[in-house]
Amino acid sequence: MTERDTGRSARQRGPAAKPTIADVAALAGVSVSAVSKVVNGRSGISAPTRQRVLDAADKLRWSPSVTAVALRGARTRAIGMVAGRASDVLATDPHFTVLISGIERELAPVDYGLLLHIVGEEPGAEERAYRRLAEERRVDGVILTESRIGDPRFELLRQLRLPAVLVGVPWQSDPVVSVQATGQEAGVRAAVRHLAELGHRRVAYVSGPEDRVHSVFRRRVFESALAEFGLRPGRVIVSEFTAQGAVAATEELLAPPTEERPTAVLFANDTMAVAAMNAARRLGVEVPRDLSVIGYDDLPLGELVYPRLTTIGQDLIRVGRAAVAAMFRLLDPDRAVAEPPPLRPPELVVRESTGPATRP
Amino acid sequence: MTERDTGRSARQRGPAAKPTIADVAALAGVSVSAVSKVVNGRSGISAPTRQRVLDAADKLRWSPSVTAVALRGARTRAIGMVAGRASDVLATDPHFTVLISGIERELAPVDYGLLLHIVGEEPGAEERAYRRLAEERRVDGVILTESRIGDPRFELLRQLRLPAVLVGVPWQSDPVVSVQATGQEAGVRAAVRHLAELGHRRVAYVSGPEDRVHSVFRRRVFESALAEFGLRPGRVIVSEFTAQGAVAATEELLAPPTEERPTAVLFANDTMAVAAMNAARRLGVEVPRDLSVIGYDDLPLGELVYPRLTTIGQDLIRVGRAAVAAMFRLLDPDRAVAEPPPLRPPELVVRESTGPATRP
DNA sequence: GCGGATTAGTAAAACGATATACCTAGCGGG
DNA sequence: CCCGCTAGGTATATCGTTTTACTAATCCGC
Repeated sequence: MTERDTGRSARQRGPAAKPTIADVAALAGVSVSAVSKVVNGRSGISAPTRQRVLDAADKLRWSPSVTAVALRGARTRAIGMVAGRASDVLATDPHFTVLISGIERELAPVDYGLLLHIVGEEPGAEERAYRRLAEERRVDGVILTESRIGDPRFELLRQLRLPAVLVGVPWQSDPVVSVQATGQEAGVRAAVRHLAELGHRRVAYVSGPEDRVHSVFRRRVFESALAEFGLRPGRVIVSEFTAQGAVAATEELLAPPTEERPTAVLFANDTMAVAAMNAARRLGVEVPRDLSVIGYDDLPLGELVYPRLTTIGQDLIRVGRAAVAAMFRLLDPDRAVAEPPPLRPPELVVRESTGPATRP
Repeated sequence: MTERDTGRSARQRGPAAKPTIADVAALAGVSVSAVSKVVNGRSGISAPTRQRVLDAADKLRWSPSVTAVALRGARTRAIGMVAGRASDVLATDPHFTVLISGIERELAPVDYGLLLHIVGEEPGAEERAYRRLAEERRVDGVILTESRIGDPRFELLRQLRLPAVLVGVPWQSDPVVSVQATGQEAGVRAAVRHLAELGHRRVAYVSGPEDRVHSVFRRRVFESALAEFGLRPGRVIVSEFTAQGAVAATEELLAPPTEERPTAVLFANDTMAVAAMNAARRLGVEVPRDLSVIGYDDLPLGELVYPRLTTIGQDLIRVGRAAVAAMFRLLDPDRAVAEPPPLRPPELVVRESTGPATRP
């Protein structure tokens, strides 16, 4: 008796109401479970029936309710991202935004959403956010950035059984799927080489906070590259990822005695480098004549400033896209997702903020 | 028979499973419905019972499953935002990011999430995104930006019964709750006045696309302010909100004959203004000596460039927060949310990119 | 031509909450 | 003494899916 009334036809509800699986089943003249099997690709439905169901779904413009599916414990069609930074830092550094753009670019075509949680830096806030995300099944997985040394998030996420993809350099033992170009060291190494070739002998590095894995990683690369290209060990200043931090670091580096000033400085990101160029100019130090400056990230900002910024470029948009691809593979290992092209290692983009050393 | 087994106690499921309302009910020795009444503040539960339930919920660290509640048709504890821009534009202009930071600042403390959908500019993409959001009850409401002339989104959202808050200037008849400072015209007016006082006589305006309500609004203010301060009508160039657009506009404005060049230009946003300063410099025009430049938004970027940017500041963080406050009032008119302090009108922030006119 | 394995499909029980309808005890009024 | 009302609950249908268990029909080998 397939024509039996399902007891809940569309006309009994508001006209704007979304059609349900029952409506589709009624129209196709099959049971609700048959429809479910069809849309989930389960076996046990003949080709003609399958086609009838598909047609009916199409005609009613029906798609399964994400909420109901989520309640059942299956996919929520959303990916989470928790940023554990004060929100104003986020606003200043476009790094995140670019990454998010890349992520969205991959998410949008398949109708996935990005659930963003910006929590402050208070201890426990981040953990709470992940717990909620997991317990409430709001997302299928999370994308993390900026692995910290001894990062507790991975263990937490494992406990919560929340699939996670890390963007960037993982800590030695982080048990996590991570997305990054091979040859991460290429960028900083090329930068040091570039400076060495320009005749610079005193090169400094302004690093980010040293609890970040990538801060430490890049610093190490910096130090070994100096040695490799025959330069003396350079000064390293650890700073916050802020313009203020960069300004303070610059002032420290440019303080007398003049002959100990570095002639070139690498910064942990573009925002810092740009802020530093300004600070230098205010101190009467001209870039690149008196000081060469190199940033990291190759954000659009670098093209907008004067002099245009020489920087180490990584294709953050592509990194974001790769992260999503990795997430999808993690969520559904069977469905063969097209393997994305490998990420290109970071490379030096030479613009105007570096020039020949004018002092020994 | 309150001790009756609920048939689904915690120990029967995985140890990491979230407790359900049934677990709480069992622990408190009441029915499931009693717990529901307590957490939803309905009447019919005595004070001692209520306390027992609250204690039990606390002990089990239980909170209602958002998914289940959403399926029932109540709150989802998430706000949506659909950005109908190509994702790379989003990445370049931090305007959105700052706004989102403000929104999150208000959302995070009450455990609301922000569901971001960045869709391309193809026609219909945005509409589809809103439909999905509404049909699938993924969000309680949406925050919109950049009202367009004859904007179809508001009618759509009304049909979908999706509460909406608009950030910025609404079109005359847009039936929507909007958040903006009173006295929007103050910014551009102050900028023109500032330039007039510096002796500028030929002032140009580089506007954004004219389908945006705020583009047209600001342009009108610009034109009437010129008249008000005794200046001749100035050239207006309509451009995309991109660095490239700004560069092209600048080249057009600075083209010979030299004596017709404007001595000051206002831009629709900071990114454009900064790009323009660079373009001018490449043409041998020095800012502010030969050309004064004013931006709009007062993004952190303005402090980082040289010369530091004079701009029209609006507190986007606060605007974002106000939008969320308005949304909460819309969702729950009864619960008296503390009325936020009124938004301050945009005001001129004078830095280094404006100076006295050196040509008549 | 018959038993056992497939195939194609259905009915019904979850998932976790909320709301409606119902129940019971106690109390006051006529 | 009985009726009706209220306070304080409880049982159950519902939201829209997926999944498990089940049934009916067909096919295959012997």
